Amino acid sequence: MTRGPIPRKTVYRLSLYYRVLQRLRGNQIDTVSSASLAKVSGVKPTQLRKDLAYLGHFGTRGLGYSVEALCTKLVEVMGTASLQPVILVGVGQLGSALLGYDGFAREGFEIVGAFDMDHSRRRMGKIKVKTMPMEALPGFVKDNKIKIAILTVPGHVAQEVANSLVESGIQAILNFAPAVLQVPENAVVNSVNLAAELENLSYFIR
Amino acid sequence: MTRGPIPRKTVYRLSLYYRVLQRLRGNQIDTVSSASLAKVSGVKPTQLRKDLAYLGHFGTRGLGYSVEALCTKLVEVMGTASLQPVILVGVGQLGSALLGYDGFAREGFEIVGAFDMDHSRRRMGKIKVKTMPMEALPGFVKDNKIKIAILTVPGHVAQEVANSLVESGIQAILNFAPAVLQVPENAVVNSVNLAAELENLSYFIR
DNA sequence: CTGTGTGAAGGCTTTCACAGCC
DNA sequence: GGCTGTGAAAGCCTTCACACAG
Repeated sequence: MTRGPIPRKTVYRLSLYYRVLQRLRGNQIDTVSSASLAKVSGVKPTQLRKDLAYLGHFGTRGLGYSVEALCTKLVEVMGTASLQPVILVGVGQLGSALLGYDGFAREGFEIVGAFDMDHSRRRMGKIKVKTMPMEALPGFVKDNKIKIAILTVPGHVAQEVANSLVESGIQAILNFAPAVLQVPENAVVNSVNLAAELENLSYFIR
Repeated sequence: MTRGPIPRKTVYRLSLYYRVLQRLRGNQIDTVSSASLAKVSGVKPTQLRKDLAYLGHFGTRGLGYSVEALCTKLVEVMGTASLQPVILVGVGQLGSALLGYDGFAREGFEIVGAFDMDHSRRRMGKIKVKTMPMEALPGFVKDNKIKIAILTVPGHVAQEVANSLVESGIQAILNFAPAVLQVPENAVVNSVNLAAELENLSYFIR
């Protein structure tokens, strides 16, 4: 059996499986085969089994996987068990958009604070998240033990802001700025570049 | 030289290089080496050269690449030369957020129409994009020859909506719904799952 | 006989090493 | 000498084939 660090791509798929499993659990289904779980997840059955094998021996041969047991294990491994508090930095167009988005909360991530340099952006109408000045960030991160930040600042200041985030104790950054961030070993960055995604698509249409 | 279809990952990086090159061009820099361009793009020089080699022989040995020539070629290959019209389907939290986001326009993609089933969502305050009922979609797509759609509907209707999009003539979908979309060969899907990105990060922080 | 677990094979990307051109 | 272009090597991920458990 293959133990050791789970590959990044596998981790992505694990959260995918988890989402599907939750639906199954809601429907009182308590056993699922790799074939059917793979189908709704959009992957090959063998790949699913390989992925799940990273978690240990969870399947029953001739039967399938216990939905309940798998869910429990996935929560444990993925660390979603505890509601992760998150901060958002950069309350511009996209930033305030994401503040209003409830999809994060549905998956167990609560945006507990928002920060922006620009004073005029701090009072957001109906948004219940407090928008604070940047100077308050380090203290807030330390006091609330925040580990994850969503970065929605303009590209030309992204690196600079990322540096201060890491310095303040942030360990993971979900970056929406169109910039390549350099961070030390002890921090992780996932970048989402919306315009690049569209550009990519436009290449594949003839 | 390696010709033939450019790998998906390479295409992603090409748009990245393009963005960097535009900055350089703005600064009147007309020649750049693979080493320096790679550094600011966050990739290895060899990889950059391999990527650019897909475009043909563009570098001058001992000197580097012509910023101008590369930009021109990239625009040609990536198909960003012509402003691509895009529609957005699903004007909920995230959807209306993206309508207000100006990052797409900056990269040459204009959201020319928005669609939603729910009547109450159709009048968006300051947004200048018309929000139309779903029934108007097929006609709109055909009349305006739209090829790309941004999908921001709830997960449980995503597949259904995607089907009708493809049927209407949409060739590429940027999917934000937490669902795995099945589309025919003649269509492409890029999925962005914001919650999954956070989940992924939370795994990598100890 | 059904369906998992897994070593081995295959395919795709990245990196290396160096030949070739300015 | 500097820097690109590229075959070969390495690494990573996916798929196959099949042993094995229930």
